[in-house]
Amino acid sequence: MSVDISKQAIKRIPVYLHYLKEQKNSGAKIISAPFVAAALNLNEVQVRKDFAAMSTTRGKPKTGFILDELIDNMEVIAGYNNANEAILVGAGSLGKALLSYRGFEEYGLDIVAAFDNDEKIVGNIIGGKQILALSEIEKFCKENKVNIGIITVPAQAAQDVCDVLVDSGIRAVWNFAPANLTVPPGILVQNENMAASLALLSKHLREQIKKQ
Amino acid sequence: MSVDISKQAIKRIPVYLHYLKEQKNSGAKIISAPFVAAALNLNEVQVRKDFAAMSTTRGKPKTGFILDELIDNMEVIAGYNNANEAILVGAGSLGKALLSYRGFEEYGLDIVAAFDNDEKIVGNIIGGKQILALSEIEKFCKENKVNIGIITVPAQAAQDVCDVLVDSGIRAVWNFAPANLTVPPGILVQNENMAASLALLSKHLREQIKKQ
DNA sequence: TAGATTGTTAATCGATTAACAATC
DNA sequence: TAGATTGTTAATCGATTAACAATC
Repeated sequence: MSVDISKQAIKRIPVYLHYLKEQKNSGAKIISAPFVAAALNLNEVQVRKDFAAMSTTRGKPKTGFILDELIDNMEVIAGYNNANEAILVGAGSLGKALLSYRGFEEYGLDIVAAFDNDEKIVGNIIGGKQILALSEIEKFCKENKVNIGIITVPAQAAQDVCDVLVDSGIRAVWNFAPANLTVPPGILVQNENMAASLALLSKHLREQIKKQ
Repeated sequence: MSVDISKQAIKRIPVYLHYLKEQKNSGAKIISAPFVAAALNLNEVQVRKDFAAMSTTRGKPKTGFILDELIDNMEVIAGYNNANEAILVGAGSLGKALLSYRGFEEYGLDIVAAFDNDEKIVGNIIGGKQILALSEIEKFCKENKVNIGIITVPAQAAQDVCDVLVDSGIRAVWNFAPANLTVPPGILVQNENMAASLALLSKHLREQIKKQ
């Protein structure tokens, strides 16, 4: 963990963790990089480098890494154990969907409230979370030491919402809008642009169909 | 469009399109790369290169690109106009959320049915889409010429589902499970790994908090 | 010891950014 | 013409992959 870990390597952690836990349940105690690489269809050197960067202890030549230790180390890096509190802004179609999704807790994300500017839905409860007015964001964040803001508003409103979040003391933004957000240094914007994924899928399909 | 367009450039298309359409609505007819770059906070050369690669006609020095043409070209590449039919496998928490989400149509994705192995929910209708049994996937796909499969099952089941989809004639897989899928050549796997995004967010937060 | 696995340095690759000539 | 913008070639950067020595 002393070495710098690349962004791409961190993104692979959930995949590693899932497999390593599976192996642990099967009774394994030790695991080697080439073994994992073969199982996950990844390059051997990549896995070796990732493990070397993520593990607090060195691997043992000829045997590998201690499974429990590796899992612990990765969970710390990926924040699976410490719950991060988040708010969600924009309780439209996508926002509602994410509020109802029960899977984020497993990865250490806890959505504590949602906000929307539509008075008709303010006061409602979706997925057990209350919808509050946009005007209450700053007060809520400061009182509840919220660090993460999830943006699920339309693209044209995304930057304004982002600015409010930053003013409210948010340190990381998870942006689901197809918009390029500008933030001060020190604030992270993580884009989850499903439209971008669809664009790639679509381009691939068009090329595949053209080939025939 | 003659030039090869990089994956990253294609991912930027939704962001470009949103902004270009906004400009069109404001009455603009012509747009230059440096102008867009400034507005979206992107590198000028990057935008210039993207536009050059995506536009069927060349830009005019000193003026720029014809807005309508640029929008059309990008929509074709990103497949906004031709509806791609998709099925979703795994109607659990995340699957239900995506089925209820009304936003994909805008980007040319049409989820026509969902599949699950839980007999208790087979036959239900979520978001207007019927839930069918897993055993019917192949028949359904072949009869309805479905090209895209969306995987929202738990990670340990993802590869099996993927294999079924490939056998059913699917050409592109949108994978929401934190699993590394293996597919034959010619099939695209697009990972939408939200756990990966959360890992990055979490790492950033830990570093920010440590700094103080 | 022999051989598998680790760790590290070098080469490669894709994408971004810089520099600059061509054009309207 | 002068100047802004395009298109293209070269330099840089981050990440992946290859090569190889060190170690148990």
